[in-house]
Amino acid sequence: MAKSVQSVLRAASMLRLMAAEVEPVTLKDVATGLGLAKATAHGLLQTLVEVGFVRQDEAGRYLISADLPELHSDQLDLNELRSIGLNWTDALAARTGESARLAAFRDGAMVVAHHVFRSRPTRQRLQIGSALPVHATALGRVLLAFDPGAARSIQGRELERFTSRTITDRTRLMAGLPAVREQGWSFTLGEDEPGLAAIAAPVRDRGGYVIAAVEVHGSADDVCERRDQPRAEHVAEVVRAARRISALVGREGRSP
Amino acid sequence: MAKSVQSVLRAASMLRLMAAEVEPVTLKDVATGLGLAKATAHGLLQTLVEVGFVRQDEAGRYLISADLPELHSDQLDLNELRSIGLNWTDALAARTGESARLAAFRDGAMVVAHHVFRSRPTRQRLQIGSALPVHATALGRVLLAFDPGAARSIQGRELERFTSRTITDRTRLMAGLPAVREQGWSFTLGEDEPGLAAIAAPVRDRGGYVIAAVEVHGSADDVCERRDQPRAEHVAEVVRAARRISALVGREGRSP
DNA sequence: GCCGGCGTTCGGCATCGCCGAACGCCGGAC
DNA sequence: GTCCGGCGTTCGGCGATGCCGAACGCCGGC
Repeated sequence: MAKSVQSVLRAASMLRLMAAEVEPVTLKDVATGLGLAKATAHGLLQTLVEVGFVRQDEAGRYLISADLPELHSDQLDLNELRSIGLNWTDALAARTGESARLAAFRDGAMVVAHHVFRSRPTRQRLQIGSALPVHATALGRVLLAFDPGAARSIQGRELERFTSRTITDRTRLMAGLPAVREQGWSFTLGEDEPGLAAIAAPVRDRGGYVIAAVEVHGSADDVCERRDQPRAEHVAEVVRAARRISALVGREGRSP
Repeated sequence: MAKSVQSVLRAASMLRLMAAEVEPVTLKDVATGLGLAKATAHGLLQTLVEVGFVRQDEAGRYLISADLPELHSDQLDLNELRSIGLNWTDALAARTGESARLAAFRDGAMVVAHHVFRSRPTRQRLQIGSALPVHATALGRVLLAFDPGAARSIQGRELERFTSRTITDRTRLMAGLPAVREQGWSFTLGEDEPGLAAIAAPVRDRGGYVIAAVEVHGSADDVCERRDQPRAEHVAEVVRAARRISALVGREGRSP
């Protein structure tokens, strides 16, 4: 296959990110959302402004100039996402011996697209199609770090406490996100269920837009190597599975 | 002003070129329309296919995937074009001592956006808003060379003869267009009016899309230095004016 | 059957995109 | 009122990416 033009992929992903938002987005939202330097995002955004696809409000934030239906219809539905990601999610579960999930942010909630569970006596049930709390899961941390819609979904809302370890203070929750962006994965322990540890990583489109997250989870004894630290080989497997799924996104020819 | 990203400008201009066509366009149309190598146009088009903005039919031609209203509304109307181009068109007339015109292809016809005429006893009248024949003018040659819509407008049509020098054979007309693309200007002599010579050059947007053409015209004695050859300094002035007008396109902030 | 034109691919080169650093502005905190 | 941190913007250096010439394979017309 011929090589794609990276700048155009990125510009399209910026449009997609902005199309997913009702409110104007900041330069920072776009840069962090696509994993780009501010200057890079700025250059691309200014070009999109110049060609009329995007405009900038008087506060310096960006919003899409016109409704581009193609950007909305282009969004993978959960079944497409599941079919793209199920092999690697299954493989991830097999290689780590833990349960695995693939989830995306849709219509104001994080929803499970695929779930592989292992024959372990932890409290498990098939969750495909279910919504999960973004503030109390590793998957949710990833989406909060990269998806401005996810971040907005918890604004002005009381964060529900599931365990004694659930972070319900928004400032404290947000304070951990730069580290997630930096290292490219997130880790939670006992926040949605006592004794449950999880590691998640972002799934991106060709332009860098985070369209989903994939994770493994299991009991703390299995997922952690030292207290409060995830096993390095599990982290590597999650990041690898996320990259593999990302590589498949946008590869199949889109149906007309 | 910050630098723009050339690839994104080009991609947007490709969309704009395709939005102006009802029929699918060929790779060649896009490449010649934007003045790019085939391989370059191919890479950008494949990326646009990948992000879903363009699709390719089974014959290998390209068409826009979805109606993007922004691309249509973005087209400069003739008044905007006139206000952008009038200073340089006036200056062109002054520097060459000839009449000058700025024209664009709109709704199936080439229309004059601005006209500066000199106090010469040739048959002149203000033509702003008038349609001109694309096959018999230097302006028209430019648009035929670069705008697939202009080329399509004369397909299946009898070309009107204005003088004994008017080219009415479409194959012969088209045969001269590669030279126009190569040298970046066109020249006609006595095709729309006896004894009238004209030199025209393309006005492009930042992505390379030809949105208009600018020309000087006058009697053959004044515009030609040798029989059937335009004066080199007039050619240079026209090309320069076209570049200057091009540089202004897309510079002013677009109104929301 | 042949040939020309088109879409596609490849690889080398240098231009352009990328991004770190710095700047200026602005709003919030004190 | 002042100070400071965060944001959008700009600049310039570097190397990665985009660009394009050349070549290829396919297909349709003669």
